[in-house]
Amino acid sequence: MLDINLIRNQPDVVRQSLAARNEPAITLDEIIALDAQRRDILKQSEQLRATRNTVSKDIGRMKDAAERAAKIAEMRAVGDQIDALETELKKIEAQLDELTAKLPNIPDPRVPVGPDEDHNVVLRTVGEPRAFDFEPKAHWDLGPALGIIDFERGAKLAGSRFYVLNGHGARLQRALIAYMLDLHHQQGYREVYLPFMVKAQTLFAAGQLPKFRDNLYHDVEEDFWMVPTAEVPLTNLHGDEILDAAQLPLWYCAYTPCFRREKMSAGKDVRGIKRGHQFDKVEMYKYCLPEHSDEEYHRMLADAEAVLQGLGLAYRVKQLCTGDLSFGMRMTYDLEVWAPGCNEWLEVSSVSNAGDFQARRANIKFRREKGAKAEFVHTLNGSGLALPRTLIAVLENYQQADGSVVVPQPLRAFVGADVIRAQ
RNA sequence: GGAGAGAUGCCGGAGUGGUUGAACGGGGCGGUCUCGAAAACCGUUGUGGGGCAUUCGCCUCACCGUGAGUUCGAAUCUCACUCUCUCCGCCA
Repeated sequence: MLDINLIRNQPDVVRQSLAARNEPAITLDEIIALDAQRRDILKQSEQLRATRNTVSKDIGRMKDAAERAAKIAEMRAVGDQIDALETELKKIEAQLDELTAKLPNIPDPRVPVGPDEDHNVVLRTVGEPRAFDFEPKAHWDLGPALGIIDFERGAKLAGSRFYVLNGHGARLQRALIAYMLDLHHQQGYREVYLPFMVKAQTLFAAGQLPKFRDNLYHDVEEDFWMVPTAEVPLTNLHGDEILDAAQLPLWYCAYTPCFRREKMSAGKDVRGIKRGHQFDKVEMYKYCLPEHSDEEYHRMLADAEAVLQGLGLAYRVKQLCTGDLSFGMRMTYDLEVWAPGCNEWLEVSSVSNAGDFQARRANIKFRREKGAKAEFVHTLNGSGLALPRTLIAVLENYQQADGSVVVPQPLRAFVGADVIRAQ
């Protein structure tokens, strides 16, 4: 959510942001007009209320019955006027909320301007993609051959975009989750276990609703929504709270499954385990002071990179341009890991700074000292990392000519094997 | 799933239609006292919106779980919902 004062006082800043984000369809004129109307009506209705409050108190003290009856009749009329204004006000506020809820966050000035993902900028590549002396296989061949990924049975159970991980495949994924959580714990993040289903308000506060409604699974009977990322419950963990400045920053990490309908990606990436309706992810999340958010943000990026470095995987850091930036974020770095079998860079992490955008929606504030005015915190989130794609990278990068897969050193204790062979 | 009880400010807890934004106690903060501290005493202590001033600030409206309603006037009455607790049932 943007500050209405920003829209009111510096509409050009917002207009520039919309242009940079390639959102020419959204305009501010209606919002600005509604905002003016709202304040006008509010003023009228408050004046009437003030009158009614004073007179009502007088009525309570009145002895003269005739005078009393006259005042009551008078105030009844005032009450009717207030009701009429209130009805009008609610209508306007509903329209205003609907429109402002659709305004995306303002990009950080350092974000390169560009209309779409083709204008993202690769900042650096870390590590050398492994050179193979044989033709590396894609995981969709490697996995079934090893008996660790079962696409047929996944489809039998749940349909397309589902799969079963078997034996060492399941163990390898669990090893990755445990390794990531342990690493983040060492880095200083507090691990939390979260609800995987949440209320609509929780999704709204994280910026998923109303915009991404079509990408979410929803239980109509109980009105539960399946989380598309742990970022959603993590954002609301401190929703409607005023924190002490001394408590900040708060660093959290969590493992959750993520559920996505992938309506927007119909027909895309159907092969393999790259894009499923259900996938696992370890997420990092921070609440911090506004003046520290940039520093905390880059530290989080380093923490996500450490996961890939620990696994010995080559990756690159990409900065998203304004047009590819997601709705609620000011700045985003993607981490992409090299997958030699698929022959592409796979996005395994998105590290973003939301500024105070999510904090406004979720109403998360802090106070610098006793009696000081409450201010909005900044929130940061980053995957650390998305599981199926990291699993792909491990399988494809650590494969050997005979089709077996060497287990990276830090995962061996969890997997209980040094090499995964056909089972 | 059934029966009952409850939801008030940082916390505990009063308040059943009018001068209550809210008694009282605790905690916090400021002060007096003190070499310092404790005790005692005094003061203070919510959020959001709008307007004026834009330098301390001032005025006003709303908020006592949430949403509707009754009323000149609601924390207080009515209805619905949510959550918490207790007991019973069921269950991994």
